[in-house]
Amino acid sequence: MNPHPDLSSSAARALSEIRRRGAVARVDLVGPLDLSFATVSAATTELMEAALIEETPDTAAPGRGRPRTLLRLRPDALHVAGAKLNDGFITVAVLDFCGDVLATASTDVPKGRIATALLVEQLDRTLHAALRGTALEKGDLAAFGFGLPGFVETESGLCRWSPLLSDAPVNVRDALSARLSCPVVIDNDANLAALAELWFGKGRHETDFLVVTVEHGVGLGIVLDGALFRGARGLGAEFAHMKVQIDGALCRCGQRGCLEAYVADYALAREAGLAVEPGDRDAMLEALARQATEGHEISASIYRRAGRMLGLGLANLVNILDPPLIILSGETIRHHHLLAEEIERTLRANALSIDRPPVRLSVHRWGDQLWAHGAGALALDRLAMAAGDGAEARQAG
Amino acid sequence: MNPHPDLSSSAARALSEIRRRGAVARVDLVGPLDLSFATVSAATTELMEAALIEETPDTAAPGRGRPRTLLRLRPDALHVAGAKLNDGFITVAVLDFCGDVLATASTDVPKGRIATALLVEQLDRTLHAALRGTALEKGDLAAFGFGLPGFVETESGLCRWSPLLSDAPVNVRDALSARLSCPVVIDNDANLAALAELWFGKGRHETDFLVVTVEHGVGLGIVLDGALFRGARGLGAEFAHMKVQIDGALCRCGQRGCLEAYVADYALAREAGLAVEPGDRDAMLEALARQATEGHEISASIYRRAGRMLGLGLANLVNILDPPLIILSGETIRHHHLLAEEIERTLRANALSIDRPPVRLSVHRWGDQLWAHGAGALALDRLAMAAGDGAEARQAG
DNA sequence: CAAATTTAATTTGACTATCGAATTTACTGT
DNA sequence: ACAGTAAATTCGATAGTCAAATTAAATTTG
Repeated sequence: MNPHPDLSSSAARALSEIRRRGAVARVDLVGPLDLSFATVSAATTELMEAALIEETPDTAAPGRGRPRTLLRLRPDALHVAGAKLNDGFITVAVLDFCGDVLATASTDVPKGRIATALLVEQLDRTLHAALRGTALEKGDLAAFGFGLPGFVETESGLCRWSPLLSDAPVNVRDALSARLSCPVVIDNDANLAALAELWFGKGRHETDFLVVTVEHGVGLGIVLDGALFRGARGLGAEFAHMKVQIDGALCRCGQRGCLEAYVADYALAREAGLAVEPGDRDAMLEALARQATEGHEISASIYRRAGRMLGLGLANLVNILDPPLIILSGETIRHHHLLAEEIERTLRANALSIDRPPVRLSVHRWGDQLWAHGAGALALDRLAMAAGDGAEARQAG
Repeated sequence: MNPHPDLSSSAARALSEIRRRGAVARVDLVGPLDLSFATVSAATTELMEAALIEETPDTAAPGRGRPRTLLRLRPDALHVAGAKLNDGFITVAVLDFCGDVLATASTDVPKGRIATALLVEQLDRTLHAALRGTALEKGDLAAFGFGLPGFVETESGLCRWSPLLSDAPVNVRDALSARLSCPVVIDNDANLAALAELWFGKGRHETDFLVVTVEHGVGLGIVLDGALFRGARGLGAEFAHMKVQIDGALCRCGQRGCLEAYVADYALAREAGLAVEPGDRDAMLEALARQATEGHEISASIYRRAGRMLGLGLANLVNILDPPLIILSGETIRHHHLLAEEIERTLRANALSIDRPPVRLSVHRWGDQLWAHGAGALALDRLAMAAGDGAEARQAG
């Protein structure tokens, strides 16, 4: 039943290099993996025998000598699913081994905090719905990745706190794993976004970058040396509560001056009352966005301040972590270019760059289903790591 | 001439574990290194043959069975020296393999920025002075570690900028290496402090912590997973320029609101004019410190604000990196408990701690010569890494 | 006090991952 | 056809590792 019959560590590394590059000849793996040709040959043979990759002829104009045969992932080598919990709904995606989305499904859940039991119930249901669009059954899934906002310990599977769960701390991974009867990985939703960028997005050819998501809250995923960085004690970076103003605006965490208290939906809504007609929160936010886009000065200034605070927070991150690239994504970013502009301006003004190229800033607009895509990446990532660890464990034992 | 005849990677790991633990039996290395007894035996034999360690009988009350023989470092296995550049003087220390200081020496240099040529000249001279107190000659040194404030790239040996160098960017390492004819490692001075804590200080039994130094400026060293973290692009963390106040006080870097602009000597001096009798800068700072200690409210408030800003910066670090321990050290910390108290208060108020033990804060008072001690640790660290790399390179080549 | 017991450390034999060098394979160009 | 060239595999050697057997040095027990 084990989808990855234990791979040797070089085979695992070769696999992830093939994934990153799409289609690549064996020769071209020698350099990046820093292995001898002999070892690359052994590793790729292992991957072929495990039916994880397949050969494909080189389409490039042939030169002299034996033409290279390219290697690529076999899409149907295995399948995973991923999901993300949002405020009010759940999105599920089913992915093949290449990371292509085969099907998605979405289900509404009550807004605000829900119980883990209900979450598990609804996730199972939504997964079934998604699977109906494919030739797969639940038993065909090699792993399931799940992302949610809050403080999540991937290692233990524990969610210590989430704005969308009523009964945290709770071991969401074990609860899900029991229901779906397949391996489950959970993570903070910003980490999903980072992983999605690393595996399939703009971070594909990078080893160090930050992903900042702006939606109901602010999220940060840190990729260092080609892997997610989860902090010294396994909890993700709590960027949302970086202090950008001493004794500043009140945050829902109870502290003052948190970045989130200037940038999150609820923070914008707090100020929107002075700029738009009163109404319910969502309507006011929508009006605020519309007015800002149309050039209404007060509305625009609300977004500008949010962007300014976010830019300042990013500058602080740049000064500490020194990443060459920052990727901005999420719903709010998508709608409001004003925000992005102000972020960039403030970042440039406040980040040090000494005698070297300044940090690149890249805005990646993407929608909800792609969060689930990221959750799939999380599942694939865990499989890859398991394969690597398996080899090490075998060698060590 | 190579002091560490290439060690296998397990031997290198065993060596650093022996260093950390002081004296340890072979059995007790099995667990921490996660190796079989057979491999530990082979590794320690290798270290014995390289004359890096020696046996010593166990002094503990004997139990049943064969008594364990302890292993410890041989102090005279090799020697290193380290130095730190301060504003106005240079300190050098000569260390044995255990990290014990055999001799130190100090030389005055002109205050402010000096040329690299002069630095090298004076370092060589000071090193000779220190060596006169020992039975060693320059040729007996296996490596030389050097720390200075500023933006330093350890990998390339380049100092991109320093408040104490007039001709940066300049490759200080190569310049020093040519003069001393032994391998040289250079690093940011805060990283030295972190390394000294990791090898010999309060971080000895920790794998993740921050070291914050407060002197003329503010420095930060980050230890993650038992090794110095130098940022994605090899430059240290620029904590001094974290923004703690948007559009805040003017910093000597030209930006506004930098932590340093509230905490560094020059920042305190800027405010001191309103609290003490006018005079030259050092005299004013001394008067300020004295008055604050004696309870003079205005003077105390200047330190309190500095501590508050520093605490806020630390809280931001904690939220991003989630370290279990922060070590505060440096001159200013030593003199002003007011600062330390305010740091702790603000840190506690602004760092998130979710359902887990809060970060520990530890104040480590130490003087100038111990910076040089850290520089020695840097040299030892590089030797250890070189030994490990040597083994890997040999295996890979 | 000799034999049994206990714990520490080494040796042995086997296995795996790796490498460099030699070889095989599959093309192009003349 | 056949030399030339580049890609990929095979081969023999080596280093690092482990489990199991063995040796070593002490204490406890009869």
